[in-house]
Amino acid sequence: MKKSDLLPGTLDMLILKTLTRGAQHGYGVALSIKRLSDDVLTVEEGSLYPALQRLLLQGWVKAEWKMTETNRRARFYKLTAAGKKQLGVEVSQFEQMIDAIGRVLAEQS
Amino acid sequence: MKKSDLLPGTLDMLILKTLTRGAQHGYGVALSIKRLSDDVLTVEEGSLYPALQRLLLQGWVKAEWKMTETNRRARFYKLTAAGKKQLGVEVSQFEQMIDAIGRVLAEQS
DNA sequence: TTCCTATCCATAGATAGTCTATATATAGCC
DNA sequence: GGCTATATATAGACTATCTATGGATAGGAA
Repeated sequence: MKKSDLLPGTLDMLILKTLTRGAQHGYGVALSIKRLSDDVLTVEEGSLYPALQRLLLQGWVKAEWKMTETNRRARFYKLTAAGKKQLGVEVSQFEQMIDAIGRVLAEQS
Repeated sequence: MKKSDLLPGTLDMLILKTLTRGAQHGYGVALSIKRLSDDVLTVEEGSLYPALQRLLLQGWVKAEWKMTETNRRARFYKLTAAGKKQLGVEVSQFEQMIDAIGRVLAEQS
């Protein structure tokens, strides 16, 4: 009965999108998504870090250890050219699906 | 790399919605979703029947064996009052999520 | 008559993507 | 010194999907 904190299958897209505004560390990405969505979408650590590993593995992001403004070590993720392209693909597929679902839901009962 | 035929987490909602137009058998539900979505959404048998079992178990649909117009035995699923209510809940949660994702995607990069 | 296709139900097993829970570490504040 | 927020990461469970089957039958084609 438990509902997911986000719509499955959309996390990679949300992360990639967040990174278009510049490199960020994982924790920052999670905060950004939470804030931009007005607290509707929450990314748990157990979802976030595996997702970042996936993105690294596909070459859609690059990672680099740096210090944050708060003087902590953190791993900053940066969107690659391939990642930018992938984001476009995912967004357009997502929109196509949403439109299709909208058509089904719009039917008169 | 393989993309899902539908957005995970939306199947139950789509089935319930389809049944608001009257009782249907599983195969008919799958065809309806495919047709209404202009072939964008495809429900595989391996997703459909487990989903119908779930819905039965929750009491959101009832099942009854009948004959189709094509003279075959088929199991017709009918939305219950609880199912109708559940559909409302799922649709509103879904729309909330879509809006939230939209806000994230709308951000200037 | 026989074969083929579309219609119909259903399950097993693999896979993917979440979540929960936990572990570790540190900066800065009280 | 302890607490909170910041930060990374993994193990294990769980859910929901897909792939791949298997079986049955009606009706039309060959």
